Amino acid sequence: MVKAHRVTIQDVAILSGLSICTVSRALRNLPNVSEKAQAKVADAAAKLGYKPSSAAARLAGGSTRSIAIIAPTATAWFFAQAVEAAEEVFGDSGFDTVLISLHGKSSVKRKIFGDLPGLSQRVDGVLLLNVDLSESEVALLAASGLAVASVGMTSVPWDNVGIDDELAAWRATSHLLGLGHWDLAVLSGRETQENSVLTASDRLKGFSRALKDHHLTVHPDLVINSDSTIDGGRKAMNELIAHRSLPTAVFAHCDEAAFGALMALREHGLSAPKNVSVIGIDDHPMSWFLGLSTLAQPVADQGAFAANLLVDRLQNADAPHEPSNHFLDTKLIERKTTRRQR
Amino acid sequence: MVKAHRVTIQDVAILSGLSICTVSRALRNLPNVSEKAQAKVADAAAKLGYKPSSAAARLAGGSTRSIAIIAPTATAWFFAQAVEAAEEVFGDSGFDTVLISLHGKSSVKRKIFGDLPGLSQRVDGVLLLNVDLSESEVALLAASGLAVASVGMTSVPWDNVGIDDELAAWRATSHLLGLGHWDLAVLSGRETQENSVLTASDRLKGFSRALKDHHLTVHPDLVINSDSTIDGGRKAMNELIAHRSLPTAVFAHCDEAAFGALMALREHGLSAPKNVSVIGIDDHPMSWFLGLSTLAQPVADQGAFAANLLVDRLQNADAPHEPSNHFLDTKLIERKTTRRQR
DNA sequence: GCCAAAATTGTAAGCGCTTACACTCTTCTT
DNA sequence: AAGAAGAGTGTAAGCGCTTACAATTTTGGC
Repeated sequence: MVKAHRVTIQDVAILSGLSICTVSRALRNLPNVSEKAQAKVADAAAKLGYKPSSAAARLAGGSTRSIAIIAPTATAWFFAQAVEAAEEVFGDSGFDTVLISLHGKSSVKRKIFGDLPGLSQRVDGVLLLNVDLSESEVALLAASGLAVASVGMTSVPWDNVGIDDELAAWRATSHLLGLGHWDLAVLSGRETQENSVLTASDRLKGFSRALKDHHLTVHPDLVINSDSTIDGGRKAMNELIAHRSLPTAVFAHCDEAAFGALMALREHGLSAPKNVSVIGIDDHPMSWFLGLSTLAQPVADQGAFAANLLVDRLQNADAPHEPSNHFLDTKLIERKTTRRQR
Repeated sequence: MVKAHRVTIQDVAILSGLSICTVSRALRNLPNVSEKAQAKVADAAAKLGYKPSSAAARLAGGSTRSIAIIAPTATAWFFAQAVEAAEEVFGDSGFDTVLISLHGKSSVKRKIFGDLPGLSQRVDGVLLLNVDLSESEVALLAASGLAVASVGMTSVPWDNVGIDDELAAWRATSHLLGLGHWDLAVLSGRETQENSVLTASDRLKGFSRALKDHHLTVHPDLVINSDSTIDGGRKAMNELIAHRSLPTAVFAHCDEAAFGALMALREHGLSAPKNVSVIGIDDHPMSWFLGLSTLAQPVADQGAFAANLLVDRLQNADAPHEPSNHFLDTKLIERKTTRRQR
């Protein structure tokens, strides 16, 4: 059996009758290559089925053609969606996706930020999903030479896409208010939770603003901290039920917490919207199933959008660039857990 | 500002007073290195904070220190779990995880198998999650030189871990039978679905065998094809309801299909277990919420186990190795959607 | 103690690519 | 029509590592 000789840039050079250097430039669409040469190279490369070696390219100072996605976890619905969408964009653009889950452990984050040069040696760019970064970490990343983009982060010196969390919360709350409810509780995100601090506090802000707009004030007893999980929502709702008379409506900071709330109600022989109206944010696929009213956010779109931004950035690395922040739209989906308060 | 010179193996060699070659061997724990040298190298490397360049290592014929995970999709609950668990194992062993989602598109698979050398240039190994492979694809992969392991596949010439699908289905069905049901329907997995053909057909086999064990026969009208999604289960259940009188119990090939079945029932003013007993397989987190009886399978464990097998294989590449197939245990979880038939 | 065999270490040649720089042609200027 | 400027191409020096193979040191048998 003949040893399968890898097709190298050299083979392409010989077949096309040009030098390795010219081939290299032609392949990367660099300037100063005549159209004739370009065509010959493209031809030869196609004929040989040439694929550049990313390792060699990287070693010589080129790109790795891979991008890291860093997420607090890969299992949560939101992240799984965003990761998949981003991965598709990267794949279509010829980038490999390196998945890095923080697994809720700060140790992983420390390891990454403790060796940013190591990371930048393996990938060209980083897509951050809702990662809570300290100021110094932001600075380190920005200075690392890596292209960066993110989803759901704010005040970062790179491209970001997300939803307007405050607005979303405001809308969800206003929906409740518009239905005639004035005794509202909120299942607010925990700051320590995997979702970024900002998301949680922005949503709480939106809730408060909506109340204020209706000349209502936020009663501290009706602000319950809740993890962004079913069980978190359940505990929070149980707490609410145990400690005082039920409000007429509850705004959960995310659908999964809302599910938990629904469950807690059921365990107490109560239900939505009969006893309490419940609304969440996300439009988790289960929400449809459960008839949960919610503010839908386009999750896959956020991942894909941010991924595209990052790819653009990588492909036009020399072009000047101002970090931009994009808000995608949220949409009220009225289902069966909210109704008019008589 | 001083140009940050990358710490190379050369620096370590100089500091330790040894040759580059010895350092390289010491770093990789190869034989023929004296303990003294080993210690000196370790010392110097630590002192300099040396991190090998994976690109250079790869180029020179070493390993890439990364592993690809190939999954039909990254969003489904099962895959997200398995991916996360495997990623953690890889990360702890110093491997990067390259995520490749097929997005349900055969084009991606074709691209990968059309350029296996390209893949093996970027990763040392591949972890396959429930990927439906043709015989020739299996052969290609096996011959690629890549280390391979998989989850949920059978008859493959590499390590595999999964559950005994037939047994799981048998158990779920037997539970229904044991409750006194004898008029059973099954929401069977589609062969075209993202889950591997084998999983679907094994589960159907388990269902049939359980019936046979009770001297019952499978009525074709009561075998409904269903996608492994909520909506798939819903459609299948609707079909069942539309076409004939309800059986007393339904075995859904996975929890998500069972959710859909529950939903369809509700839409017809019916419910489980009042009108029909329903059981699934998986123990999706929502199952607890919905009180769905199910056969729990350890998803994260499967991913982690297979990942460990793969890492072992990579770390003892020279050791002889027989492909092994591991079945993890499933467990009946009786909740509220199944009850004794009077 | 002496010599071969075994253990350890060093030398040097790449791996496939990028890039600074040198070189050869074309085009314009004036 | 001569020279400058520029476009296109080629030469060669690495990038940081692995790995034959050669050189050296150690070990052990007699």
